[in-house]
Amino acid sequence: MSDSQNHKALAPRRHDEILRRLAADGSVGITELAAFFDVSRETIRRDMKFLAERGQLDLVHGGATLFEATEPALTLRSQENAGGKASIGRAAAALVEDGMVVFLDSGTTTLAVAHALTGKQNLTICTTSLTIALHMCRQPHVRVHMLGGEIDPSEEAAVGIDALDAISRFRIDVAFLGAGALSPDGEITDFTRNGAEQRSRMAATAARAYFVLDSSKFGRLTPLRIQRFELAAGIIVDAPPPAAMVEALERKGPKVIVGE
Amino acid sequence: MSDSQNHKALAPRRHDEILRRLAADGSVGITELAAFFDVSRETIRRDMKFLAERGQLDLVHGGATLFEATEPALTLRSQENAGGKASIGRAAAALVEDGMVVFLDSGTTTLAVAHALTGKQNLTICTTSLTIALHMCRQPHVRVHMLGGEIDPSEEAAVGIDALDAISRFRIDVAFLGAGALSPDGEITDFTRNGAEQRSRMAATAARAYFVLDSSKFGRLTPLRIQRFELAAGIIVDAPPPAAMVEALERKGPKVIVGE
DNA sequence: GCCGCATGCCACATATTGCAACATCTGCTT
DNA sequence: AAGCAGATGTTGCAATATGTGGCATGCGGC
Repeated sequence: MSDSQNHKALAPRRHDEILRRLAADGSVGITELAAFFDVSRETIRRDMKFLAERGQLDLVHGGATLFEATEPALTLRSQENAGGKASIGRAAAALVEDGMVVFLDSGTTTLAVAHALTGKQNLTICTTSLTIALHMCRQPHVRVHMLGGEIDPSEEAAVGIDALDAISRFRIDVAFLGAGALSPDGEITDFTRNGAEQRSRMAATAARAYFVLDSSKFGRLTPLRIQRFELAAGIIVDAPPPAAMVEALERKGPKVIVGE
Repeated sequence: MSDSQNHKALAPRRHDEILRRLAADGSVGITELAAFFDVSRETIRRDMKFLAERGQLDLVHGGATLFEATEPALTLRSQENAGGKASIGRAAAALVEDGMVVFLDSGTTTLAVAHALTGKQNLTICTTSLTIALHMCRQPHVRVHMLGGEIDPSEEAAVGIDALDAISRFRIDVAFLGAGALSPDGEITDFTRNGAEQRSRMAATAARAYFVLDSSKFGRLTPLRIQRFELAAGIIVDAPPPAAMVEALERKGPKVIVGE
């Protein structure tokens, strides 16, 4: 406020401060900012409109919030594209026979696989996901092994060195793994170092490994390549990916299985 | 958590906070939220109605609960003697300071302890219980380690050799352990071999260990004595056990703490 | 002087909120 | 089982806050 009458570029100053407050608090109010800058509310509204058009914030009644502020909670994510996930689940379940040892990765798509496994007899389930463990241990004729470790709150699953360590003790018949994306050149990639490492090991360890990917993940780019993903038996999807991706992937090894 | 005071929160901010609390606690109360945001209860009701129409929560009398696409986890309110367990939880939480490493055994009474720990800062929670891990990993400022192993469906918790093995890797400040019974002659006993062994190790390993026992377990007889239970710092109960039991127990070492 | 632009002011439309009155529900006592 | 007290849900309405568009003003640059 000491810099009052510098008439040059007042608007950018306000824009900066608005974005700064937004980053700090998650939301800002119009009246509050108008008082702070000692300008009319219309002016702040025009500032916000300008910033909103550039995608830097979301307008809401009374102010603005961070653009794409919060990742939806896990319970909500599982409801997105529920139909597609269910079809992936059914296709995955068809690959499982009574008595097998099955690894289920964390993620909402693998949770759909878990649901689709209802009715199989005598399975042994191995998982890092708290939600999957809880669900499967309530099923009859299923033995569940929870791989321990530090819990990642955003996944509600075990990650880290303990989980990596535990994986190597098991002999897995079939593994269903999540992933961050199927890249345009037919590689399977992930968001985090730990996740990529864990999935890499499973792909190499399990007798057969499948990545489950819903169609929202086609062509996206995430930072980490999952090493040795080409050892996987296939990927299971809810809709056919672009032909170029299919060709690039299958040339490396994994087959594409389209649910339903 | 730091926000809320100076200005009334924008509607989306309230929505976020409502969903956040819902994910963390499983349910939220209207009056409680109205006080937190300093708005009328009608406003909160309108917020909840909006969220309910979008399928993000379930309205119930007095508040809202998680939208249940799947079966409900075993919740506190569905259990008997909820009041007694809550008082045990409060007494246990009073023994926990910010920053501690806390072990929580499986069981509904220890789940009550977990609920009572809400608000502590910087805890590290170590548990074998899927439900407790899921609940605690939704709390801010809490790190959760899940001890892996085979899942016992009736406990919804890890048991067996892997869990036993994992216990020894941790340095625990305070452990809260369940048990099957407090026998008439002041011994703490259990139902299963695995459970007794696990609790025995924890009692010996943790800097301080407490058994949490609601009054329905006084004077019962279960088959397995928990070895070295007398190394525990105490037992936490919701009502005073018969004087003879208290005397017999305290002569061996553990103190009796009555909640509330 | 004239133009462009940011700003403020006004009038009116819309949205949000709180209040009050009344209907229900819940838990507890009798 | 009945009934009561307190808490909670519902609804209509009024007050206030906010959004929108038009227009005037002032300032700096040409």
